Amino acid sequence: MRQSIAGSVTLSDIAERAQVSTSTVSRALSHPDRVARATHERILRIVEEMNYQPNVLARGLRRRQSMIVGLVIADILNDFHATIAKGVQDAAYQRGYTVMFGNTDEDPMREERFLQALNQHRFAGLIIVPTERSRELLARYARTPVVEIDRSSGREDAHVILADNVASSRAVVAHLAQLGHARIAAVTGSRTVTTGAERLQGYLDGMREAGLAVDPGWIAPAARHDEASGFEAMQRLLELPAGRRPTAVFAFNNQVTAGVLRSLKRAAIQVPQQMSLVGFDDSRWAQLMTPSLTVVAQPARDMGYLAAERLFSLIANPDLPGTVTRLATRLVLRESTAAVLSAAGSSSASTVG
Amino acid sequence: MRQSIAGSVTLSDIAERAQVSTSTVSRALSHPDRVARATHERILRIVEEMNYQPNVLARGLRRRQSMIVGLVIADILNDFHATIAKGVQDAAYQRGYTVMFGNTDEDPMREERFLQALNQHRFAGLIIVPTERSRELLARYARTPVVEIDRSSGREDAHVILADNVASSRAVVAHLAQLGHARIAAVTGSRTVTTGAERLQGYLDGMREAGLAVDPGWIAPAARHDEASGFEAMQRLLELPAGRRPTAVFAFNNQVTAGVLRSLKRAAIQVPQQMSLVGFDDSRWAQLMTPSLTVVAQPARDMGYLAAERLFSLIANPDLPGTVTRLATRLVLRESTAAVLSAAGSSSASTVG
DNA sequence: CGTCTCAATGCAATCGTTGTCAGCAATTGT
DNA sequence: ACAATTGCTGACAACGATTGCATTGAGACG
Repeated sequence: MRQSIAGSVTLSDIAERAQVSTSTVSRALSHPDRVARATHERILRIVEEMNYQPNVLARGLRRRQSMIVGLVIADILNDFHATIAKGVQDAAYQRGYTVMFGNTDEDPMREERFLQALNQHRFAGLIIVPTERSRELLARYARTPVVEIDRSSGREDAHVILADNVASSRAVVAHLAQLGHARIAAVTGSRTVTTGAERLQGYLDGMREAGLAVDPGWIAPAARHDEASGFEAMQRLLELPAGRRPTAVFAFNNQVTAGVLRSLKRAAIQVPQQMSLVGFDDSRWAQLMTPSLTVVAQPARDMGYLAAERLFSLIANPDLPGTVTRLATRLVLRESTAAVLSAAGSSSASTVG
Repeated sequence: MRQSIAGSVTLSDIAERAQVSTSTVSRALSHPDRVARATHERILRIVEEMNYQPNVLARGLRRRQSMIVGLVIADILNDFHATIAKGVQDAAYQRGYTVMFGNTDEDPMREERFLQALNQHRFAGLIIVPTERSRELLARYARTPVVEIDRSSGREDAHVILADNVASSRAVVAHLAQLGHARIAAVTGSRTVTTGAERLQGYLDGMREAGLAVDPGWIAPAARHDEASGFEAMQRLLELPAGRRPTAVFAFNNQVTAGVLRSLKRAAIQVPQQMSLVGFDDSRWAQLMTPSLTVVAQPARDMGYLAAERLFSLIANPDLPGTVTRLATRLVLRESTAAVLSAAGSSSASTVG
């Protein structure tokens, strides 16, 4: 049997073949219980035979809503974001939704234009890794279901899927402290995003719990979430006088970790012998590096999947009260962390301080 | 001024405010030259004021075509594919098109379902990294513009954007030969995809040009395009008797390179001292590894951008004859390749062979 | 001055689907 | 046997934009 040419078969073609009205065909497909069993089966058979594919444009127009959900992330080249995207797509796929990705590169203009495009498609809902601008942007789509992921925009009654950042950071510090490190630095991300603030909080909590004092110089903020900022931040740490120089570094996200690595590589500092390193976000390459990286692994795919599931509940029932879900992370121990060198070695230069 | 609620303003709202018919408003927006200048300006002002956003569902329904282009790739987690996606999206963004990504994981079922979803959206065109199944699948959408990228499906009169794989491989072999390597192995991808075949051809050409004999055992096919296959292939190479064991390996894509690395790491073989390594596809982490990787860098973003541009020409003029565009690659020399050890070192164990 | 042309605009049909309403036949209750 | 109910179905009017055709009025020209 010849496959029909793409997209040419319509409801009324089916209706004609089945000797019923288009209404009945439509019902047979969307409300099977409102159609006689025999009719239903006959129609389904013909639909199959003619390879009918509903025109979602017409459907969306009529229903005033499409089966499209938007996903706004900063950078699809970032493993963490890409994995979230996969999780979202897997969930959407099962429910028959289509995902539209928007790569904003942290640029509010692009974010705005993408939201407009989505709006033109009468999208059903949105999953977003919010930036500072997002809150204001989202206000325009107040009636649309939104799930935030990774960070929180601070919108009231929002639905948010987060990693347990505080606990993660505490675990990292505990691990390093146990290895004998006392001078532990943090290369933080932007403090204005909740993720950065929480991770910093966890770091401070962890230090306190380990009974370690925090030198303000050890907190090196990376201006942006990119490799260059990480590089600069680590450079600043390396300029500290020997007695204050950290023996371990905790980098708050994968981009920044890359920058830190480059800085260490350039300064010919051996990891972990001269400097222990812990990163946020796992990835294929973190395992393959030499040394392989000790990292906090976030359940990115699950976060994406959960966010999508939450979004679908929200689409079905828009009045659900806001929720915040926190997922546990896993500290994956690899080769980039090791016991601190003997106190002699590290204190020999501390006469400077 | 209050922003209107998302999506509620329609053509007739504008028409009413401007004291004209909806036809005129529509024309003012899509065919400005068919409307009096004064009317045009007045309408545009009102459109602006009321924040009108066209309903693309209605438009698509009427025009029987949407402003959506599909992009089918195997794995968004693969840097090469993700970069292509970015290029495509950048080009689409400028033209007002929306991109729908399909992650197939090389699964024909997923590919088929994604094409169906696109079809239901009356997509305007498709960019695809074809698999073996694609040719057959695409036959159903004969009237739809398609651009193939990275590989060729073998469809007649197809539009294809490729990297110059043969030349790339030859350059790799020449580089290794110049470093004194004679036993150069190739961890190939699937030979049934054109990319794999071409890279293999380039390897063979390169060896011939360098005056080097090829031991069939040096050609280690990776069953699939994934890390595990690369690992296994490298394991097989390492089992070769010392006299036949390669001193350099050329891995045909980035996934496979990862597997090769893992295998080498497990066998505690030093790169590049004991084994030189060249990979295909550059990425952020290839630069940060220790040693950093010598690779063939494909212009992935440009490939995506070009593919999209080609697609738009094709949408405007579907009868353009097929074209094949080949882009040059760049061999990026880094730390993973080095001169071969002295003949003594490598032949000392060759008594076994 | 009458007719012809042409630019500008309006009218109305249409794209394919959905949902409301009403109608019809068969079944049930009395 | 008749009314009430129930189960299916069809007719029809949207949804919002586009577009071929008809209409209008102003200016050109004989």
